[in-house]
Amino acid sequence: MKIATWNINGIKARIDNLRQWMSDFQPDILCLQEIKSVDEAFPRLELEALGYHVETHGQKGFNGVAILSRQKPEDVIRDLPGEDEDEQARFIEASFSVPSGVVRVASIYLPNGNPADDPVKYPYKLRWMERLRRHAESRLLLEEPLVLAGDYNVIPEPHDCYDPAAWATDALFLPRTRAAFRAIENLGLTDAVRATTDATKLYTFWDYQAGAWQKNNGIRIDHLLLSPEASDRLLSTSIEKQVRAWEKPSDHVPVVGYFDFEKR
DNA sequence: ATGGTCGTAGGACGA
Repeated sequence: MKIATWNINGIKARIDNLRQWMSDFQPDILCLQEIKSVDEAFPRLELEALGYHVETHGQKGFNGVAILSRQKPEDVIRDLPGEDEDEQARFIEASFSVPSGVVRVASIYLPNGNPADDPVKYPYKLRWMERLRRHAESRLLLEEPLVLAGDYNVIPEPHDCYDPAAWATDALFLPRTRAAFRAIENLGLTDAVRATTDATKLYTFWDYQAGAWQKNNGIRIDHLLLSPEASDRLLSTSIEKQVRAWEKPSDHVPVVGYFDFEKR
């Protein structure tokens, strides 16, 4: 089973790229971020025509997440618990039947947090990360395969970044950001890409500006975090880097985990 | 080389 995450940076501008990649790659479950669309304007019919169920959590203009799946999802949840006043659409979660039981998958768009000295934005990012940590803690009690997939806006380690010095004061790489990410991992979650390769200079995002793609000035900020039950069934991962060279690309590329959820 | 790129929406802002 192929479970993928992709920040598409606007569904309206990316629908052709999205359909092309889905037709080529045939993901079983695809988590999207930054759909930048209200639910009513999301091109549901075009994606259903490819054979996918569509669950969205959109908002006007910014943010917005979705889960596309071959199978019909169950237990769809549309908000990260812990802050009732939060109106930003950054979280959707669903569960799916598999031969060995169930797999639960979340599509996460973690706040960017810049500028890091902003009195609102960076504290919101840290609060959101603590809410995610608590939610993950509660989900881990279920002892089920769990895949927390998305744009974390976190560069975990210096080698996940082309120039660590250039990112030293950025909200994606500050020590407090990295510590909050480790606190989530330290619950017992596995970074799927790191678990399946020793390669360095693996990136999932290249800025549109300053020829970042051409110079390979990238960062690794899109992650699949796995519960032990999901990690046990992980076979390999793929970063679909070729997609960044297509016409009208997103600044992020898909990240994929391959799993075996057949019975033992 | 002191700028530079996108997307949404239809202006200003987020990344």
